[in-house]
Amino acid sequence: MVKHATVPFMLDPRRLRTDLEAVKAGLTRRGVDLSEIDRAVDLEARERELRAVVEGMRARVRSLSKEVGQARRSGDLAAAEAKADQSRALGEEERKIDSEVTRLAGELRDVLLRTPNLPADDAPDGASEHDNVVVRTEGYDPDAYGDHQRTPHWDIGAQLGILDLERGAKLSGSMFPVFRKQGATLVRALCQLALDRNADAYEEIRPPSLVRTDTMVSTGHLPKFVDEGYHLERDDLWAIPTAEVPLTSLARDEILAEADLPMRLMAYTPCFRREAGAAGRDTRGLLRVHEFDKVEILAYATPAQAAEVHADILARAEGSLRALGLAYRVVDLCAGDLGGSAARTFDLEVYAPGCDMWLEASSVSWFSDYQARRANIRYRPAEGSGTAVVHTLNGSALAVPRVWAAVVETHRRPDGSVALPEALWPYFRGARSIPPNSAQP
RNA sequence: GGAGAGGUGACCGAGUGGCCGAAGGUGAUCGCCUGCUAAGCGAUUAAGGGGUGUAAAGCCUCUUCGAGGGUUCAAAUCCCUCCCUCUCCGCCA
Repeated sequence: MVKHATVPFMLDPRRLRTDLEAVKAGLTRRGVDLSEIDRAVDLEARERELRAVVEGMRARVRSLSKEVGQARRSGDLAAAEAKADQSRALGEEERKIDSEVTRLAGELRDVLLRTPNLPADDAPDGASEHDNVVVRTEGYDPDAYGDHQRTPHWDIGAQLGILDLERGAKLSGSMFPVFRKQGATLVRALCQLALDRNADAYEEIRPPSLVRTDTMVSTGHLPKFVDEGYHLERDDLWAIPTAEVPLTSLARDEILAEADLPMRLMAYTPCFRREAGAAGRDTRGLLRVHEFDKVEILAYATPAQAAEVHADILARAEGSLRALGLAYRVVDLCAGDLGGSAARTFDLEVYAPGCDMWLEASSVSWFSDYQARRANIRYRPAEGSGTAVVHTLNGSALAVPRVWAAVVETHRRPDGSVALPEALWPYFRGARSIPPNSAQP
């Protein structure tokens, strides 16, 4: 008898029946091909129809089996044998239809697993990053930067001996930076700052950096981004691309109490990304690296709480950049540029005057119930009965490399030294700047 | 890594082929009773899918006793694989 495991859908398959127009409208805004959805609708209907048939047969098999037992206990072996034969025949037929149901369910799952989340109604329209909307810009005055601030961080890093890209390449290949001296301290200080700033509301977690395949699936990083992930063949483990992965799975298959929501978590972890499609593009210095440190903040919330939590995470991510004296802008991602799991995302782009670029430093996303449905995270509403799927939200409180770059470029002084923003002083053992001429061979 | 023992409902724990979605207990909720408290009595107490129902309730039905697969008319119970926990040994930051 084949069992039907609950499959991790993202879109509620019921919406294919009850809310198809909205599903199609949302996916159209993303620029997704709708033929797959039509197929899913068809698969869902056929599967449900056949499943009813199978379940009816199975009910009959079960009751016949019970009758076999009763007949044997009462000593009527002939009747028992007859019932057993009947049940066996029906069971064989049931198995045939059931394998068809299993096949349909698998196909449906494949389609839905690859279908992205619906964009939020208030996410801007648009097809690509060019249609993203800059909501506001903070602390940016293009005329306020001096010549001394126009040195890119890879040059500063080499001059001061705080960033050693060559040796990083020797150890691990390109895009694996080595930080040295105050450069290394700065990495740690930035993370410590982010953790300290958010400890008032977020529980600190130190999760594993290697996770199982199903953990990657529940956040939507697999199967779509197989090529982006570092995979340890021998143990079948994946190096996390972000702490979002373990933090989202922390409550996997659990039912939370509404009183515990929103549940706010943060974690400082290394992040590993193969950046397979990005070879040669914006990869100088720390613009794009394979391994970096990041403090991620994440929350499980009720649908009603989600908007407020989203705003809180955004405000916190902004707060850290402001505390570091950096210029940044907030970008509202359009429907066509949204990540597959997200319903609404604000990117924080920090201005790096040395390379004169806006660097994506944080992505603050609301996933509605997409991830939670895949990860099977529910809550029990205080009012009423049953369970409901939670909403997940997250954002980088601080991602090191690009912020590191923006800090050293923004705070570079005419003599080549780098002034440390006051917020970092507690983490630098009394130092208030990174001195010039400190390069080592 | 080696040897052994286990994984059952919110928790503890019984259950070696049918009468078991699962005894008993604890906890929780509701009610009764007791002038307070303690005790006592009774009832309820998993999740999910499908169907029926205007809806709620209810009713029918399927799935789930760590996960997956197998044997059987019938599996919590038998077999296989995997995961996890505990004990002992080994190794080790």
